[in-house]
Amino acid sequence: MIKRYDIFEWNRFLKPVPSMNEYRKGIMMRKKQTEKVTITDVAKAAGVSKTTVSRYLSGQYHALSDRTRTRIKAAIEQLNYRPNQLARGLKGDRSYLIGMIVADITNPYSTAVLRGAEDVCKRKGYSLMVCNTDNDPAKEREYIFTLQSHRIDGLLINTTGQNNGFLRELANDRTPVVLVDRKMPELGFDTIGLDNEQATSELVHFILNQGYKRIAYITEPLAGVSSRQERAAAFARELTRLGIPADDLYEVDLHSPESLMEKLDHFLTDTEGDKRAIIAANGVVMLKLISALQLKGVQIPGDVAVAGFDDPEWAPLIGSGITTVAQPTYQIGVTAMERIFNRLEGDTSPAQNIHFAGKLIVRGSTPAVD
Amino acid sequence: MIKRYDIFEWNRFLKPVPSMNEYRKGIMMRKKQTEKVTITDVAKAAGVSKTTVSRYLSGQYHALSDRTRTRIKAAIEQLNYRPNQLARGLKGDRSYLIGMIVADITNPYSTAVLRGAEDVCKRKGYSLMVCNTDNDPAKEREYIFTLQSHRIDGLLINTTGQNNGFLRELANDRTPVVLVDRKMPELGFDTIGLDNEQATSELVHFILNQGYKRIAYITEPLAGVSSRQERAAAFARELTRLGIPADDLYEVDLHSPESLMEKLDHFLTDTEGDKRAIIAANGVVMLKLISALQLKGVQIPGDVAVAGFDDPEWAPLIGSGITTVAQPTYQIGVTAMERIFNRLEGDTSPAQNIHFAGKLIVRGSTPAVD
DNA sequence: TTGTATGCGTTATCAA
DNA sequence: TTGATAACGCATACAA
Repeated sequence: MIKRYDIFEWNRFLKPVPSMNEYRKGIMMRKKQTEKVTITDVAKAAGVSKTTVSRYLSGQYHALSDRTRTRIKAAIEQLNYRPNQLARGLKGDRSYLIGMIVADITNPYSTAVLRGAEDVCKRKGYSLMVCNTDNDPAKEREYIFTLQSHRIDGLLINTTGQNNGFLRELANDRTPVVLVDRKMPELGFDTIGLDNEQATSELVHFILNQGYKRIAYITEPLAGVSSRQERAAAFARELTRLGIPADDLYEVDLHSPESLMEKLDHFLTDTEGDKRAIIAANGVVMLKLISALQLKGVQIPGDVAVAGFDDPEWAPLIGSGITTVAQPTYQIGVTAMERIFNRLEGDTSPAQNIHFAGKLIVRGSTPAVD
Repeated sequence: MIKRYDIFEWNRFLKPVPSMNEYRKGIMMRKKQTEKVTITDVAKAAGVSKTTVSRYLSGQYHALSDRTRTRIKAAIEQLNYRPNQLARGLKGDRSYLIGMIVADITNPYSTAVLRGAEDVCKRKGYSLMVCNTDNDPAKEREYIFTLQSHRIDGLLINTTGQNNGFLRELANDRTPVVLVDRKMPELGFDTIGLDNEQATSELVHFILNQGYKRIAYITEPLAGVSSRQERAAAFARELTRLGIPADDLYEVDLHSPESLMEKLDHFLTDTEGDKRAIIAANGVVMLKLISALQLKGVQIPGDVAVAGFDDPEWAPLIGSGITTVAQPTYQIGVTAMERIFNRLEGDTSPAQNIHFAGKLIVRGSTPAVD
């Protein structure tokens, strides 16, 4: 069942009609433009029919004489012809466009994935439409609409999890959807991300082995985001298994700095004098955490050890380096996009859930203590 | 005159024809898809003509009775209709797509600009096609082609400067082009970026005032990139003006780490015992620089002061913070995109060259020395 | 190996 | 206030 949104004006997603004045100007400008060259012009110049040119364009060389082929090629170059993807798409029901919806484009994780995804697209002759939602379900919804309007052939999404109805509708249509980092089992989509279970266990074990007795885990709100939940759960499980209470799991809202400060104060006073460590659930949290600790004058690792997920480029530079679990972000982007093309090429196998192993990178922020 | 590329196969930029096998599968899959709903379906459901629905879609409410309007709205929602932008674009010669070509999407500068650009696009009902060139002119060229094929309505580009012919052709057609960070006066395009002159002077002055006697400037290769050239020139000019030889301007290739190490060794031994500072020409160079200094065991600011451009999120966290000149990156993205829409709406004034002032942010890496 | 004719979904023109 | 129809540029079925 698709949720309805009453306040919904459909043309919010369409270009508004320009004022009459602008409109006229627009027309005038457009008249001035160099005559658009179409397949007909090429056909004329090459002395063949449109059909023949079309065959050339789609690489059906086996059906073309060498002479025709060279003449068409020459005509195309001479006229500076560019096939109109709008027309091709309309006719063939393919836009050669892939949508990518990310929660936060300024997060290095997202750009690294984007880079991998883009490389695959390029190889396949597709292009990426990139949308940034700021984790806002309303924005996400609007972007899904827009992308649908553009008839994207596939969608890579780092979803807020609040628009499952719309995503399902997309998929019903024809469009492969791949979830990045965040699972939604009920949607039955392919999913790509870190093996949070393994990565977290490994990190927690390492820290315990280094001799730390109290570990805090700081994460953004868990609600609705599977990767956060998986990491937090693995953290709690590992501690519990070893008989250590997993009390120090803190959810913080990064938009209100006090939130972090509060939790931090609590943990630091509570563990005064203990061998203690803090794990940040991702690169952004880690940045805020280190910033907060510096503000307080807390020494890393003297007063508290620190480790985190993602391996931002600056991790080696802070103090004697921050211990992290790195994700193969580029590879995640590549694999996600490959899933899309597999689906596009007819793969109808059940949804895959692809996990990549994280890699523990030990640096100075988590020295052994006795 | 447009340069020709002989090895040029046009369908490199088109989706290759799938094998016959894949093709059949594709067809079969497509048949399975939920019947696409078109404007005709909506018209039928609402009991009006396509024309009337089209009027509704483009917001020409003044030409619609209230009754018709509500019926159409209901039909659209009920059928889950999405206007086909491919068809709209083909008909109206507008794709509602803006291209954005960046040299390096993993550079935080690029994503910040992207974010600004995207916000404006969204407001206007446009979407962004994002392309990453890795500073490779060939890739850039291919992307320009692809974007042209998709009939983008505008282009934001951080150009390699090697494809001026192609860019000019784009502009000849009809498409507003705005250059970000890198100028190409001969192209006559609108240009947005930092006021490199002011920003650099301010930084250099500050460092000299702090008492440093020798200043090195480390930049990526200057050739063809105006922003690098402007900063380097301002650096040299400021020193010269004060009677200090500007010998220590180093161009390094970030792809070969030895390149940086070498220059660094040279400068550090040459200035042994002096009050000295190093300026990094952008955020990426700064990262590599700090990394190299740490590797050498050189203390910041004990052995050498450090400052740089861009203000990456990690700048406050390294040691007692790195002094930088921040750029209003988000604002740059917004302004660039606004230029595009102004042009689209008929502005035919001469090309504008918009400079934003940089903001010096003083931190611990450049303490006063006597 | 090549060409003719039709239609993809939409908007614009013209008429009512 | 509404509708019939043509056209946008291309790919395909079918014919030759």
